Order: sequence, then structure tokens, then C-alpha cells
Amino acid sequence: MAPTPPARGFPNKIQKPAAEASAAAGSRPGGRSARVRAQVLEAAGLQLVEHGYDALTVDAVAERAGVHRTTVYRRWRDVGGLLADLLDSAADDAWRPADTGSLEGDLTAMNQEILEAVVAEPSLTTALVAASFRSAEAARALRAFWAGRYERSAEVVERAGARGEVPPGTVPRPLLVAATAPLFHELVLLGTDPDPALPARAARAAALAARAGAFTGPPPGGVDPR
Amino acid sequence: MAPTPPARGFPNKIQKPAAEASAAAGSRPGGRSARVRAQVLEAAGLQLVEHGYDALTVDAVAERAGVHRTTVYRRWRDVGGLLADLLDSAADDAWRPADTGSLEGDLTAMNQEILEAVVAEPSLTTALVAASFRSAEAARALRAFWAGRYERSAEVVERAGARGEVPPGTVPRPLLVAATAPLFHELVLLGTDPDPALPARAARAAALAARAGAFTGPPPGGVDPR
Amino acid sequence: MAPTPPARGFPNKIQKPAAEASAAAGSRPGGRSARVRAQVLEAAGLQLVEHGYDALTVDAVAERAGVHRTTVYRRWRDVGGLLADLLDSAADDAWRPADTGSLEGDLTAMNQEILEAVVAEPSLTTALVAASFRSAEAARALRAFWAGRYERSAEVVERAGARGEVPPGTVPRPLLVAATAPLFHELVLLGTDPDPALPARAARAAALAARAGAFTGPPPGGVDPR
Amino acid sequence: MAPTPPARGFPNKIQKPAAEASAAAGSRPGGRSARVRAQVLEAAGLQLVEHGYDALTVDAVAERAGVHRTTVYRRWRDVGGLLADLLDSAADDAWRPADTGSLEGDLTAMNQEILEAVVAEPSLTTALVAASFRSAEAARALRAFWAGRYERSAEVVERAGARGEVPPGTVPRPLLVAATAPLFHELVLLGTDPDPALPARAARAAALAARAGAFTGPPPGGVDPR
DNA sequence: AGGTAACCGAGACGGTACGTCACGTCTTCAC
DNA sequence: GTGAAGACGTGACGTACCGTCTCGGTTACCT
Repeated sequence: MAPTPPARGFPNKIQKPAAEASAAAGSRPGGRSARVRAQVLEAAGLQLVEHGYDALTVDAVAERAGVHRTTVYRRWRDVGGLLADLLDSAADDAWRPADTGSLEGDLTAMNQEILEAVVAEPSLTTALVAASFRSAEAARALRAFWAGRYERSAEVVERAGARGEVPPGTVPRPLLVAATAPLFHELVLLGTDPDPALPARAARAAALAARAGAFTGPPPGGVDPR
Repeated sequence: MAPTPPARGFPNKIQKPAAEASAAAGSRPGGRSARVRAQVLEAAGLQLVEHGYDALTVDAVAERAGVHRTTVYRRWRDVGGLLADLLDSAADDAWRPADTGSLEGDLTAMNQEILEAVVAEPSLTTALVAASFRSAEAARALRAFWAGRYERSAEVVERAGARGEVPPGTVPRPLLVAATAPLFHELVLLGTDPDPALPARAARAAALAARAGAFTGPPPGGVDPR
Repeated sequence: MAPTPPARGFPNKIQKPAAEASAAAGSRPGGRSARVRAQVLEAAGLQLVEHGYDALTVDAVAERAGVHRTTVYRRWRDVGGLLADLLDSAADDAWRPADTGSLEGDLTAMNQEILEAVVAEPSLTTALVAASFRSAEAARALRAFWAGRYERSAEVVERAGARGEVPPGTVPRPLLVAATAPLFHELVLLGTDPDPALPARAARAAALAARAGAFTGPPPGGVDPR
Repeated sequence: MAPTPPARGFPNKIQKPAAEASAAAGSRPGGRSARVRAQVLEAAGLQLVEHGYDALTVDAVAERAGVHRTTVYRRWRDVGGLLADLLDSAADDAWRPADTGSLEGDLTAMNQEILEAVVAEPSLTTALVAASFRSAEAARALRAFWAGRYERSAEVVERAGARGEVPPGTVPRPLLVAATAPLFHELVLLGTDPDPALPARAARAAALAARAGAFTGPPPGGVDPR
């Protein structure tokens, strides 16, 4: 049961927008359009990471990308669109949750990743959260990103169920949220100084609660469990 | 042990800046300065709540308050200062946690308050969080606000300890964060549609974890438990 | 030797910025840019003339020109730039000194023009002098304007030399300055009430001094006679 | 016929406002009012000389004088009033024109003084001229200052008449203006680089013109000769 | 010597203008 | 004919002074 070392899966580094992604958009991969898109997205990511959301202006990105302002407006309309594009390409990476052999271990590993992504200086994750408050598109993309993460993390819960660590019928998402939310709350929302023990503690609390059956049963009134 | 009905303690309505608060500042309570300050703060709150952070411009607030732009700049320097002032006056209210007779009940009540504050349309709470990402002063004030809330909520945990619901040595803040964080995570950060069962579920999970001893012992390496 | 009636050559009326001048700048004459420039310059001149330098604010000019403030800032940076542009276009007009047949007559005619320009109500000339004290660019433009005027007026002195009215070697500029300076001194600097005889008197004094050889010889130690 | 060395009589240095001047205002010389007035006027002069007219703000002067803004407004109303007060106290000094033994010499000496006052860095004279374009009170004071200077300089012309250097009936003021105007024109209005020969040349030209009778006869239609 | 009137310090306010930045649109020129 | 370059309208920013006002506290003159 070898743990899979999950390459950093939370956004803390800009990823080169995959060439095939733009290919799907209808253009030839090597075309000027694709190159321009790549340049702009990369510039946007760098700008966001280096100078924060407030410096993520269309002008700055365009200049940084060596592209004219109007080009950016044409293709992304505004900064939110840029961010959404950025996040979307980050969303479909190959991230998989760690497999450490225990629920608590898996959750701790996930939290550790989150901690690192958040405390990174500058932190793309934090910047993206901030951005999500200002751009509906960015918010949507952020939501989609996390939906994907939680979905893929469901296997952690399934493995735990198979091991008998959690009761049958345990719903993954609430558990995962319980495990990860304290980190975001403390670090992102409240800006508390990072506490190295936080990932483990939050993971342990969620695992204990899960074992005690806190996350079984029909989640929200039969609504989709997401 | 009658439950104390806690008047909404999370910011979802602008409070009239207490007259006596400004009186302490050395000026006459009824003076023009005090009146101007009250007008501006009220206008800022209304503007924030009605049109969101992005519409919270100094110009708009000033006009709404019937006050000149430069006056606002003089006293608050920028929007962040306005928000900080707003939050600071919200922070020293008389909020006390509910006392329902059980830990889970108390936490559920608290979460219920949060849910209501967050889903209120428009939501001051959400707006303030958004603001905290853009103004250092607002962030500081938000932190102070929550520090106060958690501090006062410590008695919930103490009562639970007295009732034997949690092991001795249970540290309040991590427990409280575990109970409340999922709401913020889902509703504020991820923008998930409100789930009426969420407050109870998160409270229950935190209570179970606490009972299982997840929040005992020296928190991070003997650091202050905050 | 018919005297050439010199159309008013000292700035007392705003000149429509010549279309061909802006055409040389690379833009189409009828383009929006050219139109905007013309509107703004005209508005600036009118504003200056009607309400004086202190009312020559960017805001006022912009509004008067039916153009946005920032447009003015973009192209002229500040009021000084506007004035400089105004003066520069005034400088390259077709002004030529009068030819009355005598030195004194020519100088008197020139002074008469100056008098009229200065006593005009409102007086663009006076406004421009005032402006030159507050804007380096306006000062430079004013200097250039007068350099041009004096240069073209040199022919007056040459004609006088040819007629034997002044000794050979008479340097034009000091003579011209001696003839015209008293008007500016009295009317512009000291604000004395206009004296109808002043133009003739100053012209006569300068002519007499010139005849007596006051302006011959190497002017300042062989330096350029300007 | 010993030339009287005229102590610099053109404003190029701030004079301590005479104590007795303020005494006339009704207050005791040593009173606080007098002290405040002196402080403010001195501060105004220094500020003007060091930073130019545009920096001569009420705020700056008040701070420099160690006096509150409102005090300045109370007593002088605005910057123009300050300047007028400053100039008025400069006007009644003990300046007397030089007596070199010849008209040309006297005029040259006067021009030399002007040159020095104007090229001084920073030049109070130039600053005052600039100020006179922006404040009616300052303009009035400047006019009064020069009226006094020309009046006292009339004796130069009288002496010249007595010596037979100029025809009888020579009117002083036009002559004096003809002699001095070129300096102001070149140096103050046009900003030409100072030419060391200019004072002598202008003086000589005026003297020659005077000798030729340029300034005799009833000046303009019997109006006051000023 | 004490009362009182003038003056000063302090601070806020409404107001005008400044010069800048970024946005998103629209015109125009060049390829 | 289209698309990059650039200008424009628009709105907000934060700043500097302006001149006014209202307090409260000193001074210093006068009786």
C-alpha cells in the first residue's frame, strides 16, 4: 500500500497552460492565438502571485505578456475571465490524494498541502480566494476547482470505509470539509499565524468525528452530495 | 438553565455607532464631529450592505452621508479605515453565546446565527470578509472581531467541561473553529447553496470530536491557545 | 514704399490652430484627435481671455471644450503645456513689421500694436505674461514667441540703416527692446493707466538713441546679438 | 561731488519689519500681536524667496512662523495681503539714488542694482513681480514701491539738468523708465540670460535719448507726470 | 488687581483643483 | 478588411490649499 506522493495539487505555482487545452478551443496548437493565450495566462499568473490581486490589472498583464490591451479585452473581457481561465486549467491537472494507509494520515497530508499552498509567499491560493470575492467568474472557477478536489478526495473516505475506519454510509464531502475548513478559516479568513500542528489536529478531529458517525446518513435532506 | 436568547451577534445589520463611544474620545457627544462620524459610518454600512464592497467608494459614502469627500479622507484615510471603524464598533457589543444546556446545542445555535448572517441578502458578514482581503485595516478589524467572539464563546466549552461533555483540558478555540469553519468554508469561500442542516451537522461533528478528545492537550507545542 | 498694414500680430485674439499644423503631426487633419486638440486649445484661449489665468484650470478648459479632464492631462500634462501649445501656434503666424518709411514710424507702429494688445480687455498678452511666471513651459513659449517677433523686426533696423537713419553696425535687438520695453514696463508690470502718447514717445526715444549710436558695436562682448 | 553709495535699495533681501511700523497699529511695540506680525512677515518673505510664489501658501507661512493658520487669515485675509504688508514695509526704507557725477553713471548704477536684485538666487524682486500678477493687493503695493523709487530718482534727472546734460523741461519718469525698462523686459519678462553689459547699455541709450530731447515737453497731454 | 475684550491655538468642515490610474469603448491607421 | 495601436469618456483615487467656522484658553489693556 505505497503512498502516492501527490505532486503539489493546490495552486501555489502557475502551471503552463496545457497546449492541448487551447487546442480544444478550435485553434491550431502552435498558432499565434495559442501562443498569445499562453503568454497572457502566464503573465496573469505571475502578476497575481508577485503583486497580488490588486495589481492584476488588464494593463499590467497585457504589458507583461507583450500583448496589446485590447487583445486581452477581446479574449477574456475582464480580469475575472482571465482568472477563470487560469483556474480552469489548474483544475484539470492530475492531482490525486495521498494514500498513507489511514484516514487521519490522508487528511493530514491533504491539510499539509493546503498549509503549504496558503503560507507560500506569495500565495496563489490566497490570491485566488481574494479574487473570487470580486469576480463572479473567478468565484465560479474557484468553486469548480474545489469541487474537483473534493470529488477526487472521495476515494480517501472510501478507502477508510473499506478499512473500517468510518461507518458505512459516511458521506465524503462533509468529512473532507470538516477536515480542511479550519485551515482556510484560520489562515485565509482570519489571517492567524500558521500553526504547524494545525493540519494534523484538524485532520484528527475530522477523523474522530467521522469514526463517531458524524458524517453518515443522508446529507442535506437528500440533496446532491456534491 | 434557561437558554439566553442571543440577539443576533454576527454582523448583519449596521449598528448605530454608540454615542457614548465617541463621547469618550474627548469631544462633546452632540458635537458636529460626532454627528458627522455617525452619518458617515451609517452610510458606509448601508452602502456596503446594499451595493457590496465594490460600490463602497469614498465618494459614494460621502455623498450618501451628506458629507464632503475630503471629510471622509481626513478622518478615515480610506475605505479600509471606514470598515475598521465600523467593525470595531460592531465588535464591542454585548454578544454572548447561547446557553442551550448542551455543547452541541450551543454550537448549533452559534452556527445558526452565522448561517443567518451569511445568507442574509445582502450580507454584511460576507461583505466584510470580502473587504478584509482588500484592506489591511479591515482585515485587522475582522480578526479582532472574531477574536472577541471566540473568546466570549469559551464559556460554552467550559460549561461543557463542567457537565462532563468534553474531557478536561479541552482547549476552546480549536473546538469552536472546528464547529464554525465549515459554514464559512461552504458558504463564504465556496459559495455553496445554504444547507439548513449544515449548522447542526458541523456542530455535531465538532462536539463528537471534542468528546473523543480531539481538542485536549497543549495545543501547538505549548503556544498560546489564543 | 507702401506701408504694409500688419494685421494684429501680437496675441490678443485666439487663433484657430491651423489645421495643417496638426496634420504635420502625422494624424489626419479631420481626425478626432485633431478635432479634440483644436477644441481644447480654443477653449483654453477663451477661458484665459475671459476669466484670466487663475480661472484657467484644467477642469474648466476641459468642460468648456466638451472634453474629459483626463484627455487634457493626457495630451498636455498641465496648464503650462496648454499655454505653450497655444503660444507656439501663435508664434508661427505670418506677422511682419510695418513699413512706414521711417525708423521711428516703424517702431511707433509696433508699439501701437503692443499697446492695443495689452489694453485689450481682456488681454491675452497680459494673461500670457502672467502665465509665464507660473509655468516653465509657458515661459519658454513666451520667450520663443518674442524671439520670433524681434527676429522678424530686425528688418526694420536694416531698412533704417539703408536709409542712413542709424549708424552702420547698429544691432537690432537692443534697439527693439529699448523701444518696446517701456510699454511692457508701464502697462504690464506696473499697471499704469494707458497713455496714448507712450508708443510714440518710446519709439522716438529709441530712435534718437539709435541715431546717436547707442546700439552699435559688439553688443555683450561679442556674444550672440540674439 | 562724492557718489553716495546707495545701500541695496531694491528688494532682494527681507527686511525686518520695522517695529515702529506695527506700533502705529495701536498695539504696544512689544506686545504679542506685534511679535506675531513680525514672525509671520518674516516667514512669508523667507518662504517667498526660498520656494517661490507658488509655495507661498498660508499654511506654509503659518507653520514656518510657528503660528496657527487662522491667525494669518484673521490679520491678512490672504496671501496678497501678506505680500502687500511685506512690500509696504520695504517701500519706506531709506533708499536714495547714487550720485556718480553724470546722468549715465547714475542710471548705470541704478540698473546695476536692479540687475543684482533680479539675478539674485532666489530673487525677491522677481517673486514680487510674479506675485503682482496674482494678487491685486500685491500689485498695488508693487506699484507703490516703484512709484516711490522713481520719485526719489527724480533728483538724478534734476542734477543732470543742472549740469546741462539734458535739456530743460526733461520729465524724469519717462527717462527713468526708458533706462530701467529694458532690464525688466529682458530679465524678468523674457528670462534672457543676464548680460553684464546690459545695465550700462540701457543707461547710455536713455541718456543719449534724453540729451537729444526725447523726454522733454509736456508728457502725455498734460496728464500727471507721475 | 481684577475684569474684559481682543487675540490666539486648535481642529473640523465644505469646497475646488490637482494629477494619476484603471477601466472598457471606439476610432483609425497600416498591413 | 481586419486587427493592433492608441485615444477617449468615465469614475475613482488620494492630496493640497483654500477660506470659514466654532470652540476654548491666553494676553494684556483698562478701569
